[in-house]
Amino acid sequence: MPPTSPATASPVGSTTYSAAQLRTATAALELFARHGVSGTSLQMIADATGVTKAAVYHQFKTKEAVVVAAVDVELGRLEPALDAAEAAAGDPDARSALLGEVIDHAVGRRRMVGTLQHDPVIVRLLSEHEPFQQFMERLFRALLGDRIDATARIRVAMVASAIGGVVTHPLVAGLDDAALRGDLLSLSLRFLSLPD
Amino acid sequence: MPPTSPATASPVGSTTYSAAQLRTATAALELFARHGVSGTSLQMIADATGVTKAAVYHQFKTKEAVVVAAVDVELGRLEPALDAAEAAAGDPDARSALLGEVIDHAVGRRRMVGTLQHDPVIVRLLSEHEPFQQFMERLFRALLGDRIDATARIRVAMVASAIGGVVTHPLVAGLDDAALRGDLLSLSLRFLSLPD
DNA sequence: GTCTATACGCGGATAGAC
DNA sequence: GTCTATCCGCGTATAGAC
Repeated sequence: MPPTSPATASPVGSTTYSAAQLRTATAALELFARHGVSGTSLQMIADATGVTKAAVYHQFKTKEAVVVAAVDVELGRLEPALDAAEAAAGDPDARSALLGEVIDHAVGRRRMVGTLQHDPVIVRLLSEHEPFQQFMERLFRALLGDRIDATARIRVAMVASAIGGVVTHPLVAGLDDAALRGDLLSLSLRFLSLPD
Repeated sequence: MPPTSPATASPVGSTTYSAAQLRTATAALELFARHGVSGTSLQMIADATGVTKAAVYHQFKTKEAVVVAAVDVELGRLEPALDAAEAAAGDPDARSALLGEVIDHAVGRRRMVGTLQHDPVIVRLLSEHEPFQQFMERLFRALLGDRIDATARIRVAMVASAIGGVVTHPLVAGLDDAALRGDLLSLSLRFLSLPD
C-alpha cells in the first residue's frame, strides 16, 4: 500500500516493497551470504547501495526488517513453482518438476542458499515468522507427496540438505552449472525412489 | 609447550591446549552453534565459563584464535576414525566404517555440525588455515576412495551435505538418535553405490 | 590464571534539514 | 528518499594489580 512508484516483488507474505526497498534487500542478501547476517552491518548495506545508513533506516524500521525482506524476496522466487506443484498435486510428475525447479534455483543462486538454510538469524526467523513457516510447510508437503512416515521425511530432509549444501561444496567448486544441475537432479530422483 | 597442568586434546594441528583453554573453546563452540561466530561476543564466552573477558584474552590472543581452537578440538574428534580408514585403505569396508563414524559424530554433535560446515567465518578459516585444509582433504580423499571423477565428487559432496544438514532439519526434529543414525547410514551407503 | 579498569571504534538507531 | 549529525551501548582489545 505505501509505495509511490514501481513497487514490484513476488513476496511470500502479502507485503509489497518500493524500488528502494528492493535494492536494499537484494544488496543485503548478497552481503548476508558472504558475511552472515550478524557479520553484516547496516553501514555495509548502505555502502553497497551507495546511500547512507539513515536512508536504509527510512526504508526499514530495523535491521531485522531488512533480513525479513531479503528472505521474503528470495523465497518468493520459488512461489510459482510451488503453486504449480500444488495445482498438479494428482500428477505423479508434479514432484519431479518441483524438485527440478528447486535444484535450478539452488544452482543458480548458489551463494544465497547456504545462508537461507543455515544462518542462525535466518533459521530463527524461518521458525518464528508465520508466513515463512507456512511457506516452508507447503514446500515440504509438496516434496513429500503422499508419504509422511519417518523414513520419507528423512529422505526429503537429506535431499533438501544435499541440494543446498552441494552447490557450495569445495569438492564441486570447479563444476559448471549445467553439469551440476544434471547430475543433481538425476541423483536426487533416484535417491528418492530407492526402495524401502 | 606452554601448559602447567593437565593439557589434553587431540587437535588437528600439533597445538596443545591448557585445561582453561579447552573449557573456553568448548563453551565457545556451543555459543557459535547457537548464535554464529559473528553473533557471539567474548563477553558471552566469558560469562559461559564464569570468568571475565580479560581471562579469555589471557588464554587466547584474539577472538579468531578462540575460533581456531574450537574448530581444532571439534575436528580432532574425527581424527582417530580417519587414521584408521587411511591405515585400512585397501579394505573395501574401510570407507563404510569411516562413513559410519562420521554419521555417529554428526548425529551425536547435531548442534555443532551446521556451524562447522556453513558459518562464514569458519568456512573462511577452513579454506585458509593450512592444518584444517589438509585435514579436510584427507577426509574427502578417504571418502572418495579410488574414484576422483566429477560424478563421484558430486556424490560425496551430496552425502556430506546431506548428513550435515539432516541432523538439524525441521522435518526430522522429532526423531531419536538411534533411528536417525540407522536410516542415515543405510541410505548414504545405498546412495553412494548407485550405478552410474 | 584471574581480576578491575579503561581505551576506542563501530554497532544499531533517531532527529531534523533538504 | 536521502542527507548530516548525534546518541548510546557493546564490540575487541590492552594495562597492570593480585
